[in-house]
Amino acid sequence: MNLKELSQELGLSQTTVSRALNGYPEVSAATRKRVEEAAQAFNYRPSTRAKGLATGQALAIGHVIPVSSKHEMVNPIFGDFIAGAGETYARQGYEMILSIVDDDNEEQIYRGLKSRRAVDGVIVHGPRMDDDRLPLLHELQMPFAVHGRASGSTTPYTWLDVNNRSAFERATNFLLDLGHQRIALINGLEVMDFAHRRRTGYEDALTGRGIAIDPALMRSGEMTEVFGYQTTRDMLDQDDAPTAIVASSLICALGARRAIEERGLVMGKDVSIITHDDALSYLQNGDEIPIFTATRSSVREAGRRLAMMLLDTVADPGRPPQHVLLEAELMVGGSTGPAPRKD
Amino acid sequence: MNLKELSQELGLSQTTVSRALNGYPEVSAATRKRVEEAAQAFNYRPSTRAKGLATGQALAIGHVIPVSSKHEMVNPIFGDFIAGAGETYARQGYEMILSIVDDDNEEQIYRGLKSRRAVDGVIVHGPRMDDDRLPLLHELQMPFAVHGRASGSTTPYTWLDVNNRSAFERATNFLLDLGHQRIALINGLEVMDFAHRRRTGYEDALTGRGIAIDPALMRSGEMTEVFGYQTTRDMLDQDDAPTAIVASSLICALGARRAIEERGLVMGKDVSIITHDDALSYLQNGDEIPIFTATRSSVREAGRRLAMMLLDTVADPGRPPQHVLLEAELMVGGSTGPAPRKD
DNA sequence: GTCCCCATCCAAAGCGCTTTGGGTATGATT
DNA sequence: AATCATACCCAAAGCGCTTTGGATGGGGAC
Repeated sequence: MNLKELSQELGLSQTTVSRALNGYPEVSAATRKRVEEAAQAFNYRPSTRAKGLATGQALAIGHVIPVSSKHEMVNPIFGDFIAGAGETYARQGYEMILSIVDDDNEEQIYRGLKSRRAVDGVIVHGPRMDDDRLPLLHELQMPFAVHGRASGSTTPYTWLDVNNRSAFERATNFLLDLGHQRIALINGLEVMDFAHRRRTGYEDALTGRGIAIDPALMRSGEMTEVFGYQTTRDMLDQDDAPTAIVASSLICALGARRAIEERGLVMGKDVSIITHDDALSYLQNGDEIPIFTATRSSVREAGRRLAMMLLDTVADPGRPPQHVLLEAELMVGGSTGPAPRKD
Repeated sequence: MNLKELSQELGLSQTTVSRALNGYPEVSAATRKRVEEAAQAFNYRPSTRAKGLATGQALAIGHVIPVSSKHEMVNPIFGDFIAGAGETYARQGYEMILSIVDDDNEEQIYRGLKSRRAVDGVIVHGPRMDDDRLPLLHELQMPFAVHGRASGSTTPYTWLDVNNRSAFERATNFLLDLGHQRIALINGLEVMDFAHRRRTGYEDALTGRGIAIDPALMRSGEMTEVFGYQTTRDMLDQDDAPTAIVASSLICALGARRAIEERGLVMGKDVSIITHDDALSYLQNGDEIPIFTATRSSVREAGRRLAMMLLDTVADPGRPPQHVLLEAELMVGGSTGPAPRKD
């Protein structure tokens, strides 16, 4: 069923039917009702493509997911973020278009999306330090919104981010307050902007208490369980091993716990762990009482909100860039305790 | 830059330019070369929408991701599957359109995709027993391919699945061979088709050795870490507690290990675990030697292949449904060992 | 009765592409 | 020289929608 057929069925012109369906005022209430009921009955929905052609809009938002070609790693938070964003799109009548792309030919993808007019805007995932994508998108005049921030960008842009710096500063201070002095940081890849900010928060806290920063206690890499395990194991092997760990993700923290328990040590007693928790639906941090003490911020909620911010930008390209900085909440769980006494 | 402008730039008709770009024979090699170079230079790409309108194709595949409204749970394998499928689409010039939808109004979404002509076909995720979606898609005449199978479907359809039954039978037999008699099953939700098949495999193995099936050792639920932990803890509390566990996912298995170690027991000695491993990129089962003994099958590879199967169907709707049944490989890791002697 | 103004509705153009159904040389064939 | 393929190219229609720029008719004001 298309517009033409529907209008014939109703004995009206395509114009009138279109206007009735799109809420234009030049249609009597009676006619509108009749049209809407017929559309319902015949299950008529305008073709997105034809509508897009006619209006010049795509009614779609692109998500370009970089998959690091080296590690073949799909960011685990991606599913939840997308779920959040998807809710917003569904409500607003937009489609979500996904492009999976290994990070060396991302530029092609963005240019393609632009020249094919496939989307009205894009969400930038996993911003890196001095991210190339922002100037590119500016150049392409493609509306975009960033999940996170990209330090080093000269022009303003719309973003939503967790206050990673303050979260990690707070986490580190929490451990310091418990008397820990040797605190390790298991962080994401250093090219990632969030990792940089987290490290800054961690360092600020230490420096604030006059504790020297020890590179031997800082590791960064792809945040997998294995990475958390290996780095923890290695650091516990060092002399002057850490008594506490700040981890960048729950998955890493699980790995860290494994290393700790493998040694026969007890988490929260011999070694404390505090982690950032993205509140992923399939990886909840315990039930009632959290397993891990954590700084927490829902990535799904971030998806919902950032998608809406982008749609606002698309609707009114002239509006100034919007920013949202979410503060993570600190949840105290069973993975932290006072620093063990030295004997 | 659009076709018209490009053709003017070249002093050719739109027809010729279009044909040159689409590989039709009625164009001289010289002209084609000239056109292609110009297209490159001006970064011209035909508008997907216009092309779709003209050809009647959408050049897009839909993925409808059900999010159980009760649990707000996004399937963790989804990211990797999508990444695999995305590779295929990129290679074949298709877009991937994602709809996140809570599972009670899925039907609306499919009808919408159809009547809006938004996609050429869909991938069905997470098939359930007697899944409503298959008859619906048949009725809508929408090409589709299923990741998994839906027992109870009367009409044939294209699917790709892991042989869940044989994988779990093998896993259970492996434990039986180690002398375990009390073997628990931590399974996915029973409405899910895969969970049903896994249970069948598990039960077949037990029955094959003349061991009675004990409902007290079988649990099913959303496969989270917490679920794995709680069920394991509860079952270890029972008298005549299990000495081995078959788990449906690595995430569950992590929870199970937590419960085991919390009790001061040792995994692989006091209690053995064998799990199914979807080879998720962010949750690898150890490094060199697997942590968990596991039946393994890459969900990303599944995505790649199933996407291709669907595209084949779209290209030739008349072709008979295709089936691929993958056999999981059994990888022996450190989580299994001989059954502890009874004292 | 005439005029004007709304309220309704419509015909047709246009969005950017593909594809049908030709047209025009050019060179070979008779 | 007339004919015929062949190679190459083009004008225009059509995909399903929105939107511009009227047309029509009925009711109120005068």
